[in-house]
Amino acid sequence: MQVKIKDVAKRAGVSVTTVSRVLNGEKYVKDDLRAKVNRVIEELGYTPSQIARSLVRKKTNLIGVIVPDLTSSFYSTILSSIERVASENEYNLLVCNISEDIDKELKYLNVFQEMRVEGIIIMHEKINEPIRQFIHKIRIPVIFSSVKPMDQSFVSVIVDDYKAAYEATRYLIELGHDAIGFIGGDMRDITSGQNRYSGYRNAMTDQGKKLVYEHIRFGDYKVQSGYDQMKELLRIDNPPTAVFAVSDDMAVGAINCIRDQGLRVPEDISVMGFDGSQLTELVRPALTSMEQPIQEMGQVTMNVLLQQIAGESEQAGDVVLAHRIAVRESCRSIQQ
Amino acid sequence: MQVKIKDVAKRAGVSVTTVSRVLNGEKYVKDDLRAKVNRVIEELGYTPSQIARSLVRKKTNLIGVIVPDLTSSFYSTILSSIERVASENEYNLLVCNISEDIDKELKYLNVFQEMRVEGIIIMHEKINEPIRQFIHKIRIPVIFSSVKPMDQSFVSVIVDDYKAAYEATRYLIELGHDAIGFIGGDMRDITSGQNRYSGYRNAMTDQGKKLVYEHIRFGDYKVQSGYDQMKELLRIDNPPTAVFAVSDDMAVGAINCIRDQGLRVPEDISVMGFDGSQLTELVRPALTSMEQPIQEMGQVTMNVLLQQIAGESEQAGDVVLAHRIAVRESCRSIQQ
DNA sequence: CTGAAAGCGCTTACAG
DNA sequence: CTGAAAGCGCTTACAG
Repeated sequence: MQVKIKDVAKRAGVSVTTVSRVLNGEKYVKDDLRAKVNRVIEELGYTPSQIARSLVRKKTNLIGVIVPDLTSSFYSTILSSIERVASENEYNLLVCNISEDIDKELKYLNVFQEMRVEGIIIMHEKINEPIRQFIHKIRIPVIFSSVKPMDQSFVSVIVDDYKAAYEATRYLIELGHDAIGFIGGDMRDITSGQNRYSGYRNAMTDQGKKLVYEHIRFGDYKVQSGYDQMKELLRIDNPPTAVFAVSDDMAVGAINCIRDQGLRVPEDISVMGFDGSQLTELVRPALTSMEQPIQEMGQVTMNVLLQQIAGESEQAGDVVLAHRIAVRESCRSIQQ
Repeated sequence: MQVKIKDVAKRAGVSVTTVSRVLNGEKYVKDDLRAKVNRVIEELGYTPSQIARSLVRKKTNLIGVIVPDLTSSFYSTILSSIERVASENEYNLLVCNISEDIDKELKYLNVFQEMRVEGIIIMHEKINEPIRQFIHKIRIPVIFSSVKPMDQSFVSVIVDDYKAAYEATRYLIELGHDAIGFIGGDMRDITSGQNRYSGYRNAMTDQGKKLVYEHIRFGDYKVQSGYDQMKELLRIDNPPTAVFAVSDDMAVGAINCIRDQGLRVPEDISVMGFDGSQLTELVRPALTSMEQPIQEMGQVTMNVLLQQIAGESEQAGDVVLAHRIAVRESCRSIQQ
């Protein structure tokens, strides 16, 4: 049996109330009693139960986090920032990985509720109707990080994806490219699907560039799909001289495909990514990318959530963070 | 206020015992009562408190996991497997990231104990004396994954690092290389430091190869250190024709360095990695690597821990998993 | 400064 | 099949 507060009290010859007081560092405990209690705690190797404490205090210090893919460098970097801020504030993370499995998500949200987590972070925008309703019903603060789900009433910490994609495309145009291929994401995703696609389209047409049907393709953000989609782009008669992929992973896949076909990056084709993940500096040529402030994103997410938990600011709308182009080696200027 | 079991009982006109019974799917509840209780639960949106339940059942369904670096693809892949097995068994993960901060580790172990987790997984071998004692004292099953700490009494799920490094080196020798550089890890680490180094040394001397002082360097497993150490190797008069780095990250760093110096891989220098992380297939040339079964490692770790929790097998020694060489493009055979 | 008692929200013998 | 009561291990008014 675990030793409990009662055992400590008995051995120290005081009441459990007193033991509880020294445990919680309250004053109004005479020094000699405090010393004795501490000695007994040490002797018995007593550790208070957070479970019991949570029950009476109605405070668990738990945050539930739902990650779409733990093995992704993008999400695990955000998670790592979240963890840092959480631990600085004495919060612990209950981490769930839902790999595309939307049923698992609902199950986990239920678990989170049963565990009485104080807040929930979701890095996933594919929410279905039951999940949407669940989030509305639940009285625990929920915040989305790096994604923006369909329901406008949910709060997200994101970059302006439309603007970021617009600027990325314009950057390629300014480099002299006319035919710019696009490897998009899932069009059901607002953030990384629709908004980035619109940004690309509008940048093209605003600068008087032709949108070419064959130059526009969609993947699933992962390396392999970047590779596959690039293969299709290379198959057409006049392939683009530059390609903008809406994730660094897809951009790396595209680069690999181009090189496996005997072409060079950026000499033959320029490639631009999106995200600013660790990969950008690992690959050769190093990847030019429209970067999200990944670390900051995790940090801000956790801070906003903390405020919501404290009941301070009812965070009206989304928090929009700054994006920026990180120029590396994968895009080059074209002579007119 | 959260609705509680008492509210449900009152509204349904039954005792809390009965509500508890339908909640836990016990039989011996008349169908009409069960139906009524379920209806009220639905109406009131009642969710049972895991906290209260844990307190009385003395079972939290919580596993504590300590990860040295969440952003590392190696650890996050293991974590992802652990999560899958855990969730299949109704366990939830409390995840802590200790970035080199050994004090944070002790603090977290304490939190785990207070949270009454049922088991602890550690992916980190740099344990100091207080931590060592803590683990011995605590009456919660602890298991190490992918690492082997100094204390032989702790159980680990690992590969045979000595043998793996031996075979990796022998592979390069069989390819015809005489001068094989080595980029090792931290020599205070048994698994990835000492054992891999011994494997390299013995493979070299067993095959009659000369150990060259200048060919042996040590990094910290990360990309940048692979880059830096490779730079040193290239600085000497007769640089090695092949390099074995004890992590894929360092191998990638080495490749980048070699290429940034205007040399080619594998034409000028062959590079072999260790781990079998996702990176191996992302980079060009794709990285030949001594692979650990990363996914299986997480899975086995969780399964063994689950058995320990169930009190079934007292897992005597370590669990040693099979390694294998995955040949890709970064090593080539040398003409004698 | 200290302690007896109630209560947090459940489950589990025990009795019927 | 059902319910009253005790108890899980703490904290927190309340009284002294």
